[in-house]
Amino acid sequence: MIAVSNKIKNMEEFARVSGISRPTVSKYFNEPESVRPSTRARIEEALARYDYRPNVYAMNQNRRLTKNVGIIVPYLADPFFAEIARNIEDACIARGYTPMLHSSHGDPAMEVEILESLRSLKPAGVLLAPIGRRSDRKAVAAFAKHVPTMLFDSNLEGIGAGFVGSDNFQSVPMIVDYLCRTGEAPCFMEMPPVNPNANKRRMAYVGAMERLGKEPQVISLPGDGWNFEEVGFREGRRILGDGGFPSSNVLCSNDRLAIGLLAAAYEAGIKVGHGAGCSMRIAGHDDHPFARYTCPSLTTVSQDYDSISQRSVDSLFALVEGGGKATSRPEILFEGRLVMRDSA
Amino acid sequence: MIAVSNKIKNMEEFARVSGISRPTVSKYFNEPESVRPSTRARIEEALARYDYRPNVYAMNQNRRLTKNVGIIVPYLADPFFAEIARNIEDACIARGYTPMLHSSHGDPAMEVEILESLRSLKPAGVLLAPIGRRSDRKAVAAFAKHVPTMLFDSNLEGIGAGFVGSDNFQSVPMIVDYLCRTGEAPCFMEMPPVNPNANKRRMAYVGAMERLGKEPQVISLPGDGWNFEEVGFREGRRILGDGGFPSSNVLCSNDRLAIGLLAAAYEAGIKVGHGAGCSMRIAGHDDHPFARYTCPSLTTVSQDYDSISQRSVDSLFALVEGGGKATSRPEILFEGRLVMRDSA
DNA sequence: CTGATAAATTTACGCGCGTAAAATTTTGAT
DNA sequence: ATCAAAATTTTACGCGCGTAAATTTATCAG
Repeated sequence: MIAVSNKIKNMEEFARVSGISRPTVSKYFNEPESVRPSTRARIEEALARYDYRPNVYAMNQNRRLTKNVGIIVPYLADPFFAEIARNIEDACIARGYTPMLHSSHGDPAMEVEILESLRSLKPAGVLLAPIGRRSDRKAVAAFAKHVPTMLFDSNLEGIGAGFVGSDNFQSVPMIVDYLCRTGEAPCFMEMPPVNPNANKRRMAYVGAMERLGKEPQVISLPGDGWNFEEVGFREGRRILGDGGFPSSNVLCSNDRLAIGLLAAAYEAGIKVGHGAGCSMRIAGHDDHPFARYTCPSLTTVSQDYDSISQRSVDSLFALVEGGGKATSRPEILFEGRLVMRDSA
Repeated sequence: MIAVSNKIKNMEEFARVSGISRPTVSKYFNEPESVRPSTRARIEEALARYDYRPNVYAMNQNRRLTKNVGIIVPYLADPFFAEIARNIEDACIARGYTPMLHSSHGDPAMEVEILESLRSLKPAGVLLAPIGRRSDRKAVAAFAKHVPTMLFDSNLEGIGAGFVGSDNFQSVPMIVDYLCRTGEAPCFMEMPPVNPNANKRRMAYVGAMERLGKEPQVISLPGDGWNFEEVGFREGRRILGDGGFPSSNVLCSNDRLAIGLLAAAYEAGIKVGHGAGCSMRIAGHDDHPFARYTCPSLTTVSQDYDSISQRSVDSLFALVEGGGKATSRPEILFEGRLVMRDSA
């Protein structure tokens, strides 16, 4: 970019120096493909010589819809969501939209606040991973009625234009099968039921066990926060010191819980794994970014990050560019993949 | 909020229903304290009856500076940054500003892109944790000349209005002292030098060892990415299988590296800790959110998250509300605190 | 009650761009 | 070269609000 002393202050001026009329320039910025190639070339040449960017605020003031996309995750300090958010951001940028990332920090009130502040930004659409059970359903539903909203990770039945997530009824039975096949039938340590995935995974576990003719054994942990490691550690320690788990094989409803439990087992001097001398096996769910660096490395089910984020974005833009009116409400589920490591 | 059929569409209309003139209402929204209490009460009463929010875009168009604050971290999938970002967000909101969170994803080009897009948002200020060594210093410096910018976590000398971070020359000697006092003099496993902290910590280690009359032993790891766990694991495994570390006591330049090394040690069947039967000690730096759930739990130095984020925000707003012109460029360093756990 | 001062109102203009409608030019095929 | 269709230009208006200047009103001490 060649520095030029003449600062361009508005589109009028930029149109002048590029020899194109302002309305056409405006059209270019809203949709570069909508102007003749020769015109586009001239504009882009001028763009290279003078560095001009349209005023974001003036631009969006008279637009019914902006090119902004809201992304909301329940808990950004969880690397799982950080990773998904990154994927989604990239996909939005690739489509010429501006992602705006927000975290609810596990707080339903903040979730609503974010939605309200987002509403006044006139976003083209929103990708929302709801907090879940404690979400203000009415507020979210009201928002989604006005703004095209795709849910991901955690479903709120009937709300939004659709849902993209993992198929817990495929992934959980898969790892239950694996665990049963290779050892004692597992018990299930369940995360606090912050969202529907918690319940679905429990149900999937129970169903899978029954199909195998085994007795399901569910251990429900108290709490309503997102500090799963701590819950897993604290409750794991308590149970281990209190007679132990009903099975030597423990399936945790997510990896963060398993990370906590692994720490508790380690502290108790229990050797975890499927090798010789191991007295306990622990498995998780999600393939958390750190799951391969636990001790021992964590056997788990991977969620298909790429597909989930890609598909959420695709669905949203199909909706947005189709005028915002969806006929059905698709629920798209991706299958998990068994990730066999050392812990089970 | 009582629903009202009459939708308020602009400030004109809202001013009418609240019985206050539009300019005064405008003044209220920009600074509620700047209008008479009785007036404020009437406005807020109307605000409760009719739900109206000023149009963000029209609002910011004619403002030289907005109430937006940019927050940029190098790598959001690192819970350390996610936590700091959360603190900073909260502090901004508490002051009536709108935080806009961005992650460079370890990519210098994206760092610049974010800055450029931020520039057109006319933010009141920016809080930047730079990528570090690979940052485009010129671009960042140019940006910081136009927009009040506070650096945190990682310093770029001379750039921005100031820096807030940890005092590596206090924290590292502190843990070196502890390790020496309680066992063999540690060697130092160094993260890829992605930012100045890497170098400072090495220098601090060397200085501390020399003062204690010990021979410093630095192990530098290759790489320029942010996947520290992987580096720590891969290189740790290599070194352990290749004659081992020069000391049974390994100080890692950050926790994520230590997490990788712990995994490598576990895999190699090496018992880590300061207890009986342990043949190796591993310590980290930062007090990463997961450090207490490693196996064994990680002895480390905590960074003072709260103070760092609070002070960054305070400094930025002192600058912003002081007109944007700073005379000096303070470098504020907070002390670390020794967190003794089981790994060393 | 008076006067000084602070606050609110009235009036008026402009910001930078979206966008509609009509006139004009360019394009690409005949 | 001819002509219809597509793209561009001209012209013109409005969005919702910030903000300045002049005027009016409210406030409070004396």
